[in-house]
Amino acid sequence: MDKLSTTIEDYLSLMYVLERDNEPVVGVHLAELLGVTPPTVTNTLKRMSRDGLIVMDKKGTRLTKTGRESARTVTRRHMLTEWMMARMLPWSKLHGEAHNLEHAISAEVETALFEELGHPQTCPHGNPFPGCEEAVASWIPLTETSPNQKVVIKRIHELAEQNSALMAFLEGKGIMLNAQAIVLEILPFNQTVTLEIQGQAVTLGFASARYIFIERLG
Amino acid sequence: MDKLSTTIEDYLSLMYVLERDNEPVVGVHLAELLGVTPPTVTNTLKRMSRDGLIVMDKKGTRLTKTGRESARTVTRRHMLTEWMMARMLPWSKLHGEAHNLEHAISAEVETALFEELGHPQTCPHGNPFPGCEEAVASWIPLTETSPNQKVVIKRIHELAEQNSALMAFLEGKGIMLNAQAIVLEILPFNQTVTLEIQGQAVTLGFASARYIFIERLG
DNA sequence: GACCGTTATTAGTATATGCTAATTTAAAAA
DNA sequence: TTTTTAAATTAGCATATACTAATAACGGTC
Repeated sequence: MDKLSTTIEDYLSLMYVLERDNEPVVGVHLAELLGVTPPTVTNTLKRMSRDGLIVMDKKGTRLTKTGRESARTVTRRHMLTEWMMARMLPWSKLHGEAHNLEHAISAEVETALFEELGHPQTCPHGNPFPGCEEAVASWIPLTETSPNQKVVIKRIHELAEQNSALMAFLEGKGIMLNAQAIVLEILPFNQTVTLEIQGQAVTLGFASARYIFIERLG
Repeated sequence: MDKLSTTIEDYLSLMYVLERDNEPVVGVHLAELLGVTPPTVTNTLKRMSRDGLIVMDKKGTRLTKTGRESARTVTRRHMLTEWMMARMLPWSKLHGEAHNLEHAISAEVETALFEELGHPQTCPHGNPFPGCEEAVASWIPLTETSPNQKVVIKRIHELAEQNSALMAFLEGKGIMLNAQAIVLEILPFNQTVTLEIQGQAVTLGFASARYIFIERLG
């Protein structure tokens, strides 16, 4: 099979994350996340269907075996590229840069990186490499903790990673992997969670907090 | 100005090398080197002309100031990417991989790499970074040496780099940067140069030898 | 069952990139 | 100068990707 285009690879890796999390694949949703219009999505999904990467029927839109295989490859390359850049760029910028580079990583470079990096199980944001989902299974979203809970930040979900303004904000506040924090209050009616981190109070909307996973401490 | 496509960047960096070496820009020649047909080249050059990257007139086809600026950037990113990969890949494969990755390197990564690598003046094949041409000016092509001359390999020209079969051959024979060799014979009528390198005789055609630059020893 | 809001799809258009076949232009040789 | 060869271009076509505007389908609610 021919090399997939960056467009197709973007669709694949997004659908891979959605499926992994048991989220339905909704066209409008894809359109938003990919920054294109819905008709473009229809169009592209048709081509992907034609090419055997996905199936579209009454049960919804899903990756085929082939499609999932390609999606896992792109995802791996994305994560390896993030690690490759981790030495030289600020954490909040890794995703964006890797997003451009991932499509140009060959099988050979992928293998070399995987070795050089010592077989990582997660990306620099704590998201699991395909096949390593158990490694992150015990971490829970910030929205599901309780006040006074001491926590350690373990993971920023892929869907939040894409939001570079949010990532820069989190980095600025010290909300990065393995940082410790205390949950001060959770206000469901207000859709906010407030943390104390680095001696400072930070309030996050549920929309963001849902994508921040933690481990309980003590 | 919008981000240039990888296609355009490929044309630019090739034209940059040709101009640097005072080679005329000939469409058919571009077509061969880029692996496309001549009509495609005509077509693409027209768009580049429209977009102010090149000028085409009786005096030939040349880069504009803008075009040259972009070309230098692509070239720098290519070379930095080669160095980035140099730790993990065989020397003869650096060019090919970097050729894919170079288009996805941002200004920020470019700067970070340049710092991290300690401001290199040449790529891993000895070709000069844009602006560092003097650093390689004294090296001469293998075709212009004489028998019994002791030499040090200093540079494999960009146009040879693209030939991956040749690069693998050179690497296999030990014809790599800073390797020492002795010129055994030069047969212009036969268009060959024979070297002794690593105790072994290797015969190169002029077509290849022209692109291998050396420094005289002793 | 009719209506509303969301989602999906069609229709029509545009651009970049590439191809083949045919033609034109220009350069070199006779 | 005419002929021959090489290089460039035109014409016509195809595909992937994207857009806007308009329409259809679907999922619930009243």
